[in-house]
Amino acid sequence: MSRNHQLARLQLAIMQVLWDRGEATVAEVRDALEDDRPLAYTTVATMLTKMERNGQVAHRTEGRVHVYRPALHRERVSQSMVADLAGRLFDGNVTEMVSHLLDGCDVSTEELARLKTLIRQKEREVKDDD
Amino acid sequence: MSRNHQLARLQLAIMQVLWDRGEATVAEVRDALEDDRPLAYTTVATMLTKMERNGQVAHRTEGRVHVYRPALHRERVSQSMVADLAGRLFDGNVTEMVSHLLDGCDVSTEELARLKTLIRQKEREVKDDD
DNA sequence: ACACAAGTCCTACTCAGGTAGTAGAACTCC
DNA sequence: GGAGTTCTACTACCTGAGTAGGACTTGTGT
Repeated sequence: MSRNHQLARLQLAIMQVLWDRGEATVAEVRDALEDDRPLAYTTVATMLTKMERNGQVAHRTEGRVHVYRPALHRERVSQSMVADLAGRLFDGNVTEMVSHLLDGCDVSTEELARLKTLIRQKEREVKDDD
Repeated sequence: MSRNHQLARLQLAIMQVLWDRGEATVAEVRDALEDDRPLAYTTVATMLTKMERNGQVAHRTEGRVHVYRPALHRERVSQSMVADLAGRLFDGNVTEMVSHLLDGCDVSTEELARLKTLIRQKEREVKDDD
């Protein structure tokens, strides 16, 4: 039961690349991270090795190249990281969290509309559970 | 401008105590953290010293005792941590983030109602800005 | 006056993330 | 087949969080 997945900054950035592409070589990951800040090839390679040891990614060997793929579900990681932060920051109070989220970024009218839809949908789900 | 405050786990836990109480001694912080997991007195003291060096807390001396107080605004920290995670996890897409938030925890009907109110309020604010 | 509990200070260590150099294998291309 | 390139493997180092032990200090109660 791998409940609580927390990823550090670089680890998450790397995972995002892998999730987006399905799989990628060291060079590809490095290129994709380029715009953030340039990292040495070996830095990315080392990180991937460590992440494999942690069970966060896996690889297959194609020729002499390692092709890495994510070993965690994006959804699960997102969820547990969000929930974890909500727990630590607002004692799990979702409303508080959303409130800060809306204050922190600028939200468009459309986004608000989408949020309302989301909540209506959630209300229906809750009702079904009863 | 004090923009990006990221706090590690224990640091945040300590800050929460200070925010809740306004100020606290080492012993008080330690006691408040008790239910999490027991920490040595010196552990908390060391952490507070380090945090003071980082500008996260400050202290005054009362007799022989250090009384610590937060040096960061709760709101600002919350906001920047939430925004940071939203950025890293969902590329800043607030709706995505809220969606995961709602999926991750169980949300009560009341909480959903409060969320709707919050969004309506936000809509009004946006309208006023035009 | 003095012991002592409570406090700070100093020090040290572990662990993980992050960063990168170097060596050597293997492929590419002329 | 040798020069240069690309890749992995191994090693090393720094930093910051987290953890705590031990030495020293001091206010307080008897």
